[in-house]
Amino acid sequence: MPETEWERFAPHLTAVYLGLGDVIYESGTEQPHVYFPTDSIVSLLYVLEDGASAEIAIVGNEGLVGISLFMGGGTTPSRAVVQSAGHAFRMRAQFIRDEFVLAGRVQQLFLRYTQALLTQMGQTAVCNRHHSVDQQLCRWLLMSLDRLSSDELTMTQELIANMLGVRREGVTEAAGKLQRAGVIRYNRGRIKVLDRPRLESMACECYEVVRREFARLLPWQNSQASLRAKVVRKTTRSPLSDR
Amino acid sequence: MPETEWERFAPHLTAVYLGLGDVIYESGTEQPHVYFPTDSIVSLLYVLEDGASAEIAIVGNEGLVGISLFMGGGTTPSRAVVQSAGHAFRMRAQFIRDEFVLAGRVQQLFLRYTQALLTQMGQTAVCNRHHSVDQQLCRWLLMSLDRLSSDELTMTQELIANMLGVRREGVTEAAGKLQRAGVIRYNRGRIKVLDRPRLESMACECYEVVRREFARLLPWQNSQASLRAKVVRKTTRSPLSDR
DNA sequence: CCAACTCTGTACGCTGGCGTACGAACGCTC
DNA sequence: GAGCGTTCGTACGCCAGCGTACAGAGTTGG
Repeated sequence: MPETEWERFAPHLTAVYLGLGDVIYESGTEQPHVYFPTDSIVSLLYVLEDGASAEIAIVGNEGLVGISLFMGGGTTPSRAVVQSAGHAFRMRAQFIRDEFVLAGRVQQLFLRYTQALLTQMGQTAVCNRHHSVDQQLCRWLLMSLDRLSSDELTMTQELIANMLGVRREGVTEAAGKLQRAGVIRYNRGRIKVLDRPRLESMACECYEVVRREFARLLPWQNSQASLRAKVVRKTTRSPLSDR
Repeated sequence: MPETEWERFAPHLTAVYLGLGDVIYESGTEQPHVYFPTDSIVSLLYVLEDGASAEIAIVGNEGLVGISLFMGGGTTPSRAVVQSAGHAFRMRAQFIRDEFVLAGRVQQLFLRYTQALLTQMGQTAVCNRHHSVDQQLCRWLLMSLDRLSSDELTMTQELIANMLGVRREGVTEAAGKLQRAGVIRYNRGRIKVLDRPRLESMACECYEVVRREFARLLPWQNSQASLRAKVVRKTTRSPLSDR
């Protein structure tokens, strides 16, 4: 993000802590803030009438939660849930809206991210249709890891099943295969990836398609992520505000 | 669309004919035009490496094809194919980009549509995960009909199968059930809906969710559609330009 | 008018994932 | 260190949808 733009934005950011399972947006309700995860992950998931659910997108430090607030819709039919606890910055939606009135580079950034998100959703749809639970678990793990920039994540199989929209037992089996193959180590909600190249080769093409598209649309990601990380280090020492 | 905006736009629109199966955008290639279907339907579909494919969104007279041209990405990993032959207006992408530089009401319209499209994609993902071919066929028929404002459409089961990402035989069976129930009549690529309320009741919730969201985000749709229809009537008499 | 082609219907075995049920292992609390 | 709740592993019957194959019905073209 350009230095000058950043200076205008930074003062309006507030650091908040997002706990596992926290609901950031409920389906159909308008929220006053837009969130920029730093070391947290937020899942956009849709909940069916019968309670079944499926994740339609993942948002980490590459993006933001609350597109509808500046896209003009105000709300979405989906719910945003914290998938991995951590920190985020938030900003009053009104500030973003004002930014949109004066079109500029920030807006361009947001729109590009939106397209990346669009790609992710579309690919999720394709993946749900054509690929096995095994492949989807690999894809999901990789996407989550990318957003944590780590080789470990905390997540019960039950939750993963909710995200993928499959049975918990299905995840157990798929994870068991990966474990026996020495690709991951699973232990009561703690997953450690031992052989990432192998994991990538076992995932379906969907992961790579989305990854490449994000890289293309958001090429500043690396510096951006490290920038956010720097700010985090400064702010998380101070008492964390409410969420 | 506001009268004043429309006057600025109208001169830049060119009427074109879109033939069944025409590829408007190929995955990864940048196109010089944005398309506004009038009585045609365009499917956004993703083609897997093994050739299998699935539709991730439908675009008719409620929207436009070529979001990436103004979102900033330029290209998408998906392909746009004409699902139902008909007419459309097109506009040079550069004109749209210039519009985006001066933020305004037109931009707001586009962004709103984008959010609606986002919803459609997400819902497609959910539907692929949780609902039966029977239900999905109903949803698909309804969405297509809405975009044609007709009770009949021309589409072989083979093509529908491609769109839904299922086997042709699966569509045959599902359509057979609907036919025996007296909901539709199917005859060599010509589908006529006899009992729409029934069809709606047999579809999954996904149809209604997307419909409502489009209605909420694009409330001017009705007048907009009829406006386009009026222009179509004027222009289609004249020799149609190339596509 | 016949041939070739397209579209639709039906059948059959197979498998991935579902629903359900139960037990074992782990970790936290008192 | 005993008990309890959470998490994970496994097993079994079931079914939707897949892959494959083939046949009838309609359409088009020579």
